[in-house]
Amino acid sequence: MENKGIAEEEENKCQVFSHVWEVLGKRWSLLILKNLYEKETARFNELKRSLGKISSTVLSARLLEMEREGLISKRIFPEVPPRVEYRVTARARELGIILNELGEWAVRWKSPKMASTKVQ
Amino acid sequence: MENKGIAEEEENKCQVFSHVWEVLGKRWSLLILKNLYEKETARFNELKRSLGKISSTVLSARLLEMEREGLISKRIFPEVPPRVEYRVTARARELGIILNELGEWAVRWKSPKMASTKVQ
DNA sequence: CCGTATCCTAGCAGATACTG
DNA sequence: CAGTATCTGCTAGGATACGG
Repeated sequence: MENKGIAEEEENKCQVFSHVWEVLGKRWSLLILKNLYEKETARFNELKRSLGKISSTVLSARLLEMEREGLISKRIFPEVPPRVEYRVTARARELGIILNELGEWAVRWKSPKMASTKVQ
Repeated sequence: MENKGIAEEEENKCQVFSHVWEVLGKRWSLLILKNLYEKETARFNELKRSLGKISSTVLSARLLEMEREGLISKRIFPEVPPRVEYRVTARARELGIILNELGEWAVRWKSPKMASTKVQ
């Protein structure tokens, strides 16, 4: 492991992070993860049903993106009719802990909703 | 404080969280926060310059959204030419700690980038 | 300097239809 | 069942111009 400058490492952290963020920030991503956290393992249409009104197209896209980010793993059973099982990875489970902290932070402050603008 | 069911509280946490998330997930939001964390206080065009190629329109919108979320506070000095200073609130500083954890999580795993699909 | 008002465009969500 | 292919509408974001 080379000796990187701290600034460079900070820069790197930011880049890598915003990369994942772009996926997580998209519509449905978090809801999909939430479902998988709870269910431990789920199939495509099962997921689709429990998500309400998401389309196959979008669900498929989100799953692929998150798989590429190493958040979801996929297991194909070569049967007829086809069976595919999705689950969260260890990486995603670690993320879940932090997301939970985020959730607690969010309610702890409960959006003040008042303007904080001050005129001097 | 009433006695809420845990499920209800969980539901609430999720709602409040996704609310903030909608703001944070938008383009530029995190970068703006990052700049303010470092600078402690910044003016509009100063911010605009250091962000690269953001437009006034968008910067203005992001700042307003985050102000409404209680993440940013604004101070107007009634001078000519006008001076306005932005800074992060205590709420945002707490958030910063968690975001930092997120950053560390992101590099710790460094997107594997390989397909995790397994055929059984 | 600090923004708002307009207009324009790309990209994404969603609907529908169809395959292995 | 588990997806792709294709099309459409919408809206976030960017460029530009202007006003307090």
